[in-house]
Amino acid sequence: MDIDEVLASRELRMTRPRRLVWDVLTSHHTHDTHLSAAEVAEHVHMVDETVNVSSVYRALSLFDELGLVRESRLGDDDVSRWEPRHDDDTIHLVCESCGEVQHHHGDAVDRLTTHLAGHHGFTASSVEIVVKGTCEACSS
Amino acid sequence: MDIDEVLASRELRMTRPRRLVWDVLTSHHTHDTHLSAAEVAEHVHMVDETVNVSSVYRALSLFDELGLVRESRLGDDDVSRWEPRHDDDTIHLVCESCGEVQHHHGDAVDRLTTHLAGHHGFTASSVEIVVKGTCEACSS
DNA sequence: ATACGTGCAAAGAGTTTGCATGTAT
DNA sequence: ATACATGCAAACTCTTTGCACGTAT
Repeated sequence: MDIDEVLASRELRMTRPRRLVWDVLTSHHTHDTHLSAAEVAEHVHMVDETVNVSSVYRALSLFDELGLVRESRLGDDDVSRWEPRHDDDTIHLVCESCGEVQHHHGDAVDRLTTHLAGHHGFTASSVEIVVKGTCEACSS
Repeated sequence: MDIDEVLASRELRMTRPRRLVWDVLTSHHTHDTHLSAAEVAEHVHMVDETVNVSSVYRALSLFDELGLVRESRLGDDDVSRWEPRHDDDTIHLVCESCGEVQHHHGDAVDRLTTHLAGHHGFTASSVEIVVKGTCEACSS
């Protein structure tokens, strides 16, 4: 189900600001980066300067409610950063030296949620893991 | 080494705002809760109304630099919450039903950092894990 | 005595909102 | 046609900062 269908199924409208915000998030230029709302707006403005920042915020927040994007706080700034949501939740590895953010796919999340459910009666609905440190390239 | 010694060892001064902020964080009333700066200020004001909010922020931020406290973003608000730092980093389990925050001590963090170091050359300096879901009490 | 820390008020950043206008359905 | 969404500007929240005064050492 693509975004048009998701919106249509909820009787929400596909508008130019929403389309442009989605395009930015999923484009190969910005893919695998984690953009702040301001950065998304910047990219959107390359295509259409008339789109207002508040519409960018509203689109991101809508996409979040629809489960289409994931919001994370990485880095030392307290700025939300956004990425299209993938099927498997991943761990963010933030290199404090070069600033790069890697995705780590592993069984850590599954193991943790299983353990919490089994031993502590805690039913996890979301897990957010941010590891800060030094990436391989920066250590050598 | 208590807080007076930590401050003294860095030639920092123990002042009334700093003492009151620390007392709030470590008091048994507020212990195991995760207070926002505003809430810390509220508690401080019960004892001394003249302490300014900016001094609360400055104290929290100083304690953070000194490694005395841990800052986390829990909940849906984007507000920093503070707790005295324990020796072992713990996982935060946030119940979306009752709002309670539990600490989970386990080997998940160690296992993860070991795995990342061994298989991905990523040297972790800090790990932040927030699990949202439903606690045992709220599931039954 | 002298830095260091504070209170105060103002600024700053990021985000949200009220309202009239525009537009996707 | 008619809700829904937008642009705009203003408001809001949380946090930081400049400065003169206070105070722990």
